[in-house]
Amino acid sequence: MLQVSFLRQNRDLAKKKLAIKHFAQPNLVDTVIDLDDERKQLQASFDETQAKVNSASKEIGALMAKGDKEKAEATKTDVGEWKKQLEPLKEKMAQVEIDLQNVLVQFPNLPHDLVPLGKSPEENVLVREGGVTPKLHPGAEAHWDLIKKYNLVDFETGAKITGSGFPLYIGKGAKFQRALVQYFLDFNTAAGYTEYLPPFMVNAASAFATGQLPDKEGQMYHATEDDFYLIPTAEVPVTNVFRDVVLKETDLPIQMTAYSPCFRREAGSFGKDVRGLNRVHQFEKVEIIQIVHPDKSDEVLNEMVVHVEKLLVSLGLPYRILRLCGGDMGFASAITYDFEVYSAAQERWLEVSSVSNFAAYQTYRMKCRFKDGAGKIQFAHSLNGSSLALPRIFAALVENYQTEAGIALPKVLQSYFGAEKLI
RNA sequence: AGAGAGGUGUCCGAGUGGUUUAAGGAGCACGCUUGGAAAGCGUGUAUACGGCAACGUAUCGGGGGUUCGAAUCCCUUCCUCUCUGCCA
Repeated sequence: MLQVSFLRQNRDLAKKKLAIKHFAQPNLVDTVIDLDDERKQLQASFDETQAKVNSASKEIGALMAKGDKEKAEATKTDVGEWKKQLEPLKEKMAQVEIDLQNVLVQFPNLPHDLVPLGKSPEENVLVREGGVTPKLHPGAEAHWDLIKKYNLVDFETGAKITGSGFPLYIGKGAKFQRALVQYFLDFNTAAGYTEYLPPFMVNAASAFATGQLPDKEGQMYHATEDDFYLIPTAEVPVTNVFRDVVLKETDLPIQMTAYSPCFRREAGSFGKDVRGLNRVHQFEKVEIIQIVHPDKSDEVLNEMVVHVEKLLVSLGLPYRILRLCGGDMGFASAITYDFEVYSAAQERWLEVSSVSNFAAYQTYRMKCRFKDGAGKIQFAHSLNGSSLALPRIFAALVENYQTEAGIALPKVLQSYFGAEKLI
C-alpha cells in the first residue's frame, strides 16, 4: 500500500509512476489527499471535544468524592451535550477512513526507476542469458508425452480425484519432486536462508498484508467455513511472520526460505500455455524471502537474482533473465526479474522464477517496521523470489535431459534422487 | 467437539466502575558512584493519529455495547492452557 504522506509530497511523480504501471485512474491520488485532509479536520475537532468530555468526567469523579452531588449532576448535563456532538463526528470519521482505505488499496506499487516502459511481455528487457541449449535426438518429445511414456505424472487420475490441473505424481515422478525440493532447500540454507515450514492456509489479514486481497481474491481457493485461503505461494505465510512487528535494526536482514505446495485457481487462463505441467492448480515451490533495511533492498535484489541464477546454472538448464516492463509486473512489486528456462522440446521459454523487490508496499500494509540507530521507526523493505518453482523445472529437465535411452540427471541431483539418471 | 481457566507494557505481575496519569518487580539504556567492575542510587524505557510545539486523542487479544466515567460490567469473536472425547 502506498503511504499518504508520500503521495502528498510527490503528487505528480506518483501519477507519472502509476502511469508506467498502466493504472487507469491517476486522479485518485488527488482523491486520497482530499480525503486525508477531511480526516485530519474531523479528527482535530473530535479530539478536542473528547478531551473536554474526559476532563469533565474526571471532575465528576472528584465532585462525587467531595459529596457535591449538585455540581456533579450539572457537569453530567454538559457532558451529555458534548457527547451528542461527538456521535456524528465519529460516524463521519469512520466513513472517511473507510473511503480513504478503499481508494488506497486500489493503488499498485510504484515502479522502480529501472522498470522499462511497456505494456506486454514482448516489451520486457533481456538482462542476460546463459547455459547451452541441448541438441536433442530426432523424435525428442515434449514433457507431456514423456511423463506418460514413463508413467511419472498422471493427469487423468488427478482430474478424477480432484479436477483438471491437479497432477498425480507417481513413482520416480513423485520421488523426483521430493529430490528437487530437498536440493533447493539445501541450496538456499547453504546461502544463509533459514528454513520455515509454514501453514498452507492463511486468514484474510495475512492475505491482505502481502497484497493478495483484495486484488487477487478470485485467484485463491477459499475455505469459506473457516474463512481461510489456500496459499498461492509460501510468500504469503512466511512474509506474515513479521506482520505487526517492530524489529531491531540489527535483526536485519532477515532471510527465509520455505517449501510449500501452491494453490492457484488460474481463472481466465487458456490456450497452449496450459498444456501438461506448464500451468496447473497445485504445484510445489521453494521460495526465498528477505526483509531488509530500505537502503539495502536494491543491492539485495541483485544478490537474490544471482542466487537463483546460480541454482539454474547448477541444473545445467539454458536460461534467460528478463526485467519486466511496467505492464507485465505484479500489483505489489516495485521491480521484478523473471527467470525463464528454454524447453528444447517445446521450443519455447518457460517462466520458472520471479524475483521482486516490494520496497515498503507489503511492509506498510502489514506494519513491519524496525527501529533505526536514532530510535526512529521505519518501514522495512520486503523481497521474494522462487528458488525454484517445480513443475516447469521438472518439464524442462525431462525434456532437455532426454536421450534415446531414457532421461539423464544433472550431477547435483543424482545424490538427491539416489540414481545417476531419472529413467 | 464438550467442560473449565485464562489473555494487562520488552518480560513477570497487581489491578472487580472514579488522582490508574496502569502499582510493584525484572530486563535494557544513560548518568552518578568506582582504579575497573558488581552492588547501590538517580533518570529514562510502547505504538498510531493530529499539532511547529506544549500537548491532545486512541490502544490492557480483536470488535461492539452499558455509563458522566471501563483494564474492571455486558455481548460477540479469536487465541492459549487443563480435563474429557475423537483422530494421524
